[in-house]
Amino acid sequence: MITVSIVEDNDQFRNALELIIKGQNDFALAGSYESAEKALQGLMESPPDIVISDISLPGMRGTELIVQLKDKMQQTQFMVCSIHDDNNTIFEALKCGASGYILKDPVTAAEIIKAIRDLYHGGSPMSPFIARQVISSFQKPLVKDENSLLSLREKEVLELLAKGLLYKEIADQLGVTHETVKKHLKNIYQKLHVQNKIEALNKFKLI
Amino acid sequence: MITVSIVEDNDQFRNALELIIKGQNDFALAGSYESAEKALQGLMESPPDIVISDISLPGMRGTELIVQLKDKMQQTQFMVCSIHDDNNTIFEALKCGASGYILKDPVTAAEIIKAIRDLYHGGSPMSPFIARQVISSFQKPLVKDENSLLSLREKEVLELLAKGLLYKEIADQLGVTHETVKKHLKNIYQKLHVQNKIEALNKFKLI
DNA sequence: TTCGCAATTCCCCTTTCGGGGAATACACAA
DNA sequence: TTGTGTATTCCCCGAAAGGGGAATTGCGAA
Repeated sequence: MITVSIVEDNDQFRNALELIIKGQNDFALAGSYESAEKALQGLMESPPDIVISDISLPGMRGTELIVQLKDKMQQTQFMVCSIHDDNNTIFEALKCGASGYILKDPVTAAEIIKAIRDLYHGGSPMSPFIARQVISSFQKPLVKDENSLLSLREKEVLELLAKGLLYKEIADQLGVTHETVKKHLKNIYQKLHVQNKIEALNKFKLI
Repeated sequence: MITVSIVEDNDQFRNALELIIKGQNDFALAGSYESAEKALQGLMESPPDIVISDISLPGMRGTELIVQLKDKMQQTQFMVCSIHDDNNTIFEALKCGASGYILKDPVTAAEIIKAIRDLYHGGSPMSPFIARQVISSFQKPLVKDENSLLSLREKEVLELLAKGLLYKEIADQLGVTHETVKKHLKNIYQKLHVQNKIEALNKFKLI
């Protein structure tokens, strides 16, 4: 039996979710709340296996709810169901501890049911578009801009810099003097329009 | 019509994949190779929509193949099909440009077919376990170690440091003097056993 | 071949960092 | 109450980093 709770302010969608849960023999509706505040107390009393939560709620956001409950309810898994498909919202949810993220817009009852089962069995259900955004975040976006902008040697220097090495340590590894490393960094900063190591690494998506 | 090519050294598995592709009316087998080297030339001549590639191949690895072809074949999408479920292999594949990652071990023909369709329509098919690993990588693993180790104020300082700000800029944002910021950093370095900003940020997995 | 560029080394200088210690205030716990 | 820990400010000092310029070598392109 998989126990599921719902946090969703839209009455229609919440009711629809309830019906979907109730429609499965091996699912049990543990609770249903229209705000994070109400969910906060209800969920703690009887932690379900799965919490399906909206993000944009009146008052406390769904992500904040997850953050507050995550460490107190180790066995409960959180899945976001939202209309937002922008990267900020997606990664905010994931960083806050969501183990799944499905988009409301094109979602069917069957997908909800499969997502719950996936989650319960250690998967991380995501809408196809969400999955692509997540995967894309690993690809380095330096296809031709900074990639061809920096020379091979300069990229080597950046890689070592990302490890936290000092100039002279980088110099030793490359077999040059620390002055050379410094010069490379000077050029890198000019090319990337930055002033220090951390900005450069941020720009180049290393670290 | 979705054109698919296969790179797989295991004869049985490659043959099985071929049969799966050929079994769908809207799929077309564009090519089938038992090594990355052979695929390299074949794929360039007629880029398919989808390439399903193993990672561990005799000679060149599948990830290296993807890296070499990725920017030359913008319209082609790469999906990894591997037995490896360790994080190193997973994230190596994603960083190299794979848009999907499914595990061989428990995989069915239906899942392969769905994965190809998902990929073609802008999704990123992943085996449930892979999806969970990917999602987990966003969760901060600092549950109690560094998390309770550093005070709230120290974490604030680190967050701002991660943006590449100078001590005095951090000080302005926090409404304190740069000496205070410096002191916080000194304590942070002691606690994390590091010597400089980049090492601290690496340790704390910010940026 | 000549030019440009990448890579290299060196000089100058100022600012920023990192590490040592010391002190105050304040909250929270033993 | 007395300590303990956090947050805050200040001192000194040396190392590291950043920015300016100048120079040499070598390699590949015009």
